[in-house]
Amino acid sequence: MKYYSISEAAALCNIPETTLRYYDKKGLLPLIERDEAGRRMFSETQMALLQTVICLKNTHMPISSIRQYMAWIVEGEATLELRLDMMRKHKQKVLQEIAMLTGYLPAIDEKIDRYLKQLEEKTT
Amino acid sequence: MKYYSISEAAALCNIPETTLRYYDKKGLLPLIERDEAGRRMFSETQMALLQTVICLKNTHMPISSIRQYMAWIVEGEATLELRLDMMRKHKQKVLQEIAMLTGYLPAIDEKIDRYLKQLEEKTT
DNA sequence: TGTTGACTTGGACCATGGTTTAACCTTTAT
DNA sequence: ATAAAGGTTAAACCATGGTCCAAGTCAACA
Repeated sequence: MKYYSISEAAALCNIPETTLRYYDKKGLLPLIERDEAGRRMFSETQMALLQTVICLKNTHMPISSIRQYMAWIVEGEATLELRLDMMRKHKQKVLQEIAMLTGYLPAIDEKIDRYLKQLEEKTT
Repeated sequence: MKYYSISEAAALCNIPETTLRYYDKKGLLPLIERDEAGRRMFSETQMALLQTVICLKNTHMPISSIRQYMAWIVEGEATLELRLDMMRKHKQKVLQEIAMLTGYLPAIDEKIDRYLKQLEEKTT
């Protein structure tokens, strides 16, 4: 089984090493293995979990919730419903955020169009 | 011309008064008028500008950039191109954000589906 | 007249999400 | 043996976006 060092993991995920250590400290990377020298070893499984962390972080889930989610994963089957519920709620949040951003696009376009017109008038 | 007090403005925009004062302090509400007692008076024009501030803030433009944009508005015609450029870039940012969030939806759906299946298996 | 309610201020405080620092520990290559 | 490369830690520091507090002003009403 291949293991990645923290620098390899960081490079693969395109994220600073310091951030990975910070996530570990915050409990976002449970069950992370260490070698004899105490260095973090990222297994393929860990890399997959890390991808999940990054997905949740990029979709603006707070660190504290990501920690809770990862803790539930470690707990196993008993927390399936909790995780399902959390993901469903999170999906709704993401959809709402997309809707909000999309909803503002016309207002932004309006300003762009107005400035274009005004610039045109200025030069004519 | 109708003027709104800070509490009315706050209520209309559904935003705390403290945040409005904070925005003013940060230079996001230029040209705001005051009555004899020093109280802020929001004209219809100010309310429209405030809507713009809220639009930009909700679409994640940093306070410092919003301040720059508002300062350009005050400067007038000479800054039309700068404002146009800023809005175009901002629109691209918003589109990218929408794309990123949308791009993560399948990963979230996958988790939801997986949990649903696992729960089904558990009860069968 | 006094007190109530809405407003003002500067500055302290807070939460979030990292980033930096300083001192230290292992391998490995020279 | 020693230095460079890559890793460790706790704790301090930072930026962002507010939020809260104490002390004061002002207008109106009992």
